[in-house]
Amino acid sequence: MPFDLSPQLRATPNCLACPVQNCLARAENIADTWHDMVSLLPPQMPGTATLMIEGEPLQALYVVRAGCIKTYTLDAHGNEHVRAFHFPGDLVGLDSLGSERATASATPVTPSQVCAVPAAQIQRRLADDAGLAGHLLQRTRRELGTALSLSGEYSADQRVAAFLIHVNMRMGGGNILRLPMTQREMGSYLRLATETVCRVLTRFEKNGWLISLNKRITLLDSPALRELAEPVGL
Amino acid sequence: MPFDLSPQLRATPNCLACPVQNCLARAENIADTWHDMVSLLPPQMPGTATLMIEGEPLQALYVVRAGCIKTYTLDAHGNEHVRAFHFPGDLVGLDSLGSERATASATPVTPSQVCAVPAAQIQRRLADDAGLAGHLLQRTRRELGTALSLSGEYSADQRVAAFLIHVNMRMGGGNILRLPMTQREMGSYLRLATETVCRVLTRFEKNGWLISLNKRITLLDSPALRELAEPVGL
DNA sequence: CGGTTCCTTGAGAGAACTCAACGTCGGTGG
DNA sequence: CCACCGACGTTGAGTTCTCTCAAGGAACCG
Repeated sequence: MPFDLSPQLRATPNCLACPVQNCLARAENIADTWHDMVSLLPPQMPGTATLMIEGEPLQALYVVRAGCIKTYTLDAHGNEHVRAFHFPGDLVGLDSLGSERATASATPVTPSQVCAVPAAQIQRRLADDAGLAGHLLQRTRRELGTALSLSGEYSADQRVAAFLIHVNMRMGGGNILRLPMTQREMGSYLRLATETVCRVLTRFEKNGWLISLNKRITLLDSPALRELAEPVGL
Repeated sequence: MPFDLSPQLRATPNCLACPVQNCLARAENIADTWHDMVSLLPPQMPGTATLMIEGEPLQALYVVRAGCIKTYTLDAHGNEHVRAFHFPGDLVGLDSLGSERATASATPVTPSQVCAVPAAQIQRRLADDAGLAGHLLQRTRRELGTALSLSGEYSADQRVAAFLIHVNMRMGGGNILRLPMTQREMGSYLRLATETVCRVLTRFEKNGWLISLNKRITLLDSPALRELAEPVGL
């Protein structure tokens, strides 16, 4: 794996070598002055992996540099509900920005790197920097769009197809797709039982549209998936 | 009805007499210089009622001054899917802001008044006005929050309860609630068949939680509804 | 008053869920 | 290196919630 696996390693971001396009930090000249780069492992390594916790004060926003971060909430029964997956270039914590406290928790689903931008600094600059505010507005708008898309009423097949197409696009777009998240997480995000996710994937496989092995999806007929997914948008 | 019913009547906004709190236009000194006030009837009056059309160039944002505006999209079969209801003080068109074209259509569900703020002016000022950008960011964030809340996996009863509580709050909060929208629109928004919405309401009525007559809801036990709605958030 | 559109209620169908059992994978430690 | 373990993935059977289809009644508008 191309990631530095040591937990909670802090380093200068080295933005010049960063693979991320359209990075908030670089675009808004936050680079090298405001933020730290952090490498993260999925939870099971004690404690270190949580970027923010629902209800706790918001420490920072995070630009994903590598890997995949999920945001989620816990319901009254302690069940996890995934709100979003964030890929390189995405900003984690936008929906918490104005509030004192985070409205969701965030944690990596694969080994990841993020750049942490202190929330206090963002808030301070928001007051008199139109560029930064406009930039954040753009991204929030886009998140709103995908949230609205996904909140529509679609079949399990449509949801899964749309998800695969979308993740594939976000991860390079080849014919082989390595899903960073488990089927449980995928189902939580799409509001489907894990069994349903699994059944849909086997159905797709029987249709000859893909091959699903572990978390490796080989796309055989992405046009078919794309057509199925089309109404969802995402 | 307390509204001026003449369609497409344009007038000076007269912001000083406006009942709307936290108005974008007043807060950002757009008042009286940039925008027009428009009175609207629900569609059936030819043409005049549509504020924006999905896919068409975005002319303006609208601050709701009175009444209720819905935004919606049409799927491939021409079915309407309600994305949001906007009440006095709300801003219509936020999710379309950065794009050239509107991502949803908007139309009143009851006789309404809106203040139109030309999109071009907004875009222009966004580039160098931190206050305006921050303001819009705040509102977009909030919309994102409710969209994420509603996109969770909830029962029909939970959805309807949450909706009633929310609308009641937005419309004054008394024990008598006059719903501006039809059950069809409500169902479209909550992703429920109209028959389901109806059945839920009769169920609530049998529980003694409310009385539903036409579009007038009399709340008898809002704590019960609130408890049911609690997981949804909205 | 006619004609819509909306609301209401019933019966049946279907998509997705739950429950349960089993197979598989990957990491850990003997 | 292999055995073990927990989490993940797979598959089946039965259930449930919501939808669809259908029909009648109520409200609203011209």
